[in-house]
Amino acid sequence: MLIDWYVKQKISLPWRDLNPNLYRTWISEIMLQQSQVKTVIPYFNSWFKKFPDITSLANATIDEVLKSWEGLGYYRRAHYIHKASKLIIKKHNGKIPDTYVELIKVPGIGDYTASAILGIGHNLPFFAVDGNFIRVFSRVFKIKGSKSKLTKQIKKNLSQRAIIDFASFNQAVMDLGRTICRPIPACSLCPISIECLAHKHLQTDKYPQKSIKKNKPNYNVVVGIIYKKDNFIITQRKNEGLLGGLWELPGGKIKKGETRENALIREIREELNITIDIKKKLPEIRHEYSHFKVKIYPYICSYNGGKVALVGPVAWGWMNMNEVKTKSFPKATHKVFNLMDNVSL
DNA sequence: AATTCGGGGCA
DNA sequence: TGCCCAGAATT
Repeated sequence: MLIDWYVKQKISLPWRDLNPNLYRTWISEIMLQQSQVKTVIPYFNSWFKKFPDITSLANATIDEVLKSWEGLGYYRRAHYIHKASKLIIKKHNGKIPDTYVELIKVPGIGDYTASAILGIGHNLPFFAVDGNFIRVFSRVFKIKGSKSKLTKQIKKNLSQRAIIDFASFNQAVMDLGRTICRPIPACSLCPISIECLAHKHLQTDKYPQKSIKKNKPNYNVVVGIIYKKDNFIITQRKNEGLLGGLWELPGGKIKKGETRENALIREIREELNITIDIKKKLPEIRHEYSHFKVKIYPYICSYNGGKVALVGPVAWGWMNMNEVKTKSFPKATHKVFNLMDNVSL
């Protein structure tokens, strides 16, 4: 029933039907971590023009890898994928491991991705329990609990089933979760509604149990577009942490009781050890990250004096708007750049 | 077990 | 606007 439904409705996906190989499976699974299919498709397709195989990926610089990842988010994944490619070349002769024990050691590969590579890529008896699995089977089995508990329970319950084609089963559940067993489900279209306990008891809205979410703090940030002639200053973030390795405009949080202008002058002095003159205020930008929000106040400035000495950023440089496409920037910085089209000093 | 990691699709 | 996405690593 589920497999029949899957075969019938199965849609074409780039990692699904075009020369499937383990490199493609691996890249797709990393990109798809917390990113929707529709979002990933263009990134996946252009990825292989730059990095057609693991060797080309391992030989690339992290800046090139980040450029291909720009806009996809969770940039840690790009760092891991790059590290992993080097590890696979060195330790595994360029061949992606085919055991759970080895896969789980690869940077960026956790229980889900290891299971997906084995269960989908190798058609071995592994359940790739992702968000779709959790939603579908927390309803089918009518079970509650933490994500790790649900994962264990789902694997245990499913292990008693006679499944032949794990590759199809795993993808079938994901398709079902994505198209029918959505947060608000379309049970009338569901091929397995007859065996779904939550549906039977009219309680699909209670499963999976919603987690309590914290509200996001709001930060006020100033950034400077600091010109000297036609070029302005950009800085690079350290590889670890938020937006690791990306470039941005220098600036920082406004302190309590501080004016925006003073905050910007202070931040630029602290970060770059230079002095600036503030020339023009640009419209405020709002941006939302996974765990906080920011209001960004951009200012056109001019370089006044001082020799750059970095505290915080790991690199800096002068650039003009035409060179923006040569480096990777967070979405919020691109929003500021978009304001610049009609601005001249 | 909880937190930290982006950005966007979709109702 | 809120929810959630083919989660992993760290705390």
